[in-house]
Amino acid sequence: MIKPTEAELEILKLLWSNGPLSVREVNVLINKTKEVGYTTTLKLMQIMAQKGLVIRDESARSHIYEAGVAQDKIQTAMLDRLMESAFGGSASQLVLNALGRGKASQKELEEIKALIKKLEDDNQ
Amino acid sequence: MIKPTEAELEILKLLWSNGPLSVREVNVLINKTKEVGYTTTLKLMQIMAQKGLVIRDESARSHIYEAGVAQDKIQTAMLDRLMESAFGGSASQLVLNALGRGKASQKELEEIKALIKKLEDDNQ
DNA sequence: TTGGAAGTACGAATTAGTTCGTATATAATT
DNA sequence: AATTATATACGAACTAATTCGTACTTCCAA
Repeated sequence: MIKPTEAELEILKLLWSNGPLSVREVNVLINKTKEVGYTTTLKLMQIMAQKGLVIRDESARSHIYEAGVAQDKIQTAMLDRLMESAFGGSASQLVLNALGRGKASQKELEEIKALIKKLEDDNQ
Repeated sequence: MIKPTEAELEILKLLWSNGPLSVREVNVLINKTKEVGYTTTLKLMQIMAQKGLVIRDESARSHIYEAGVAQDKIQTAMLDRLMESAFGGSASQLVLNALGRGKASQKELEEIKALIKKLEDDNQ
């Protein structure tokens, strides 16, 4: 699984939540948080297309890009990497750390409990 | 919180699990998995000392380094970063993803359930 | 007391990622 | 038709991280 760089991930997130976009559109969105030149965004997206991180539709003059990788695949890959590099491969260590500081609401805790129950049932 | 680079994290892990070490010792350990020159390791550890990632004891000719940051602090910081950059800041999304592929044993699931229960009780 | 082994210091090459300027093509406007 | 706006392509500068060579120092053994 390919690892997107920070800048690439930024663009993927925009494509995941907004659907296919032109370079111009992506650049405008990015510039809401930080100033980046148009050609910078263009170059990044060209590189991403080459890597297969995005898919490019060249039929119109203004090319349209969509995400070429599923969000949860990338999330899983990045999580795996972190789990390996910082948590010695232990999912529970990671989860305990993630939960261990009140960042999850009751509703979210319920979701997690439900998943655990499901995992346990499947294991029977 | 300072973010260690990949190479720096590698060294920190060795110091966390083996205690204070000389550059030579760290380099030997690293070379069990990949070939790296001695001065490369030295340079990295010098940089880390400057950043405060490790603490250097210069009293002997061969300097001794120990971790300057706690393992769980770094884990938390890296997890936060990933949560922000890839999971839109949602701890539960991250946890669901981490658990959602049988990498946690029943015993680990029990630990997680116990933590959730504790969190819920604290919230009362 | 000298030569080699083992250490630190540090400049600089290399690599990966990011950023942008410039050239060029195409479309739209006057 | 000429000018202006808006695209893409791409080389190259810049930055951060990694890697190593070389110079120099200190210690110890012959």
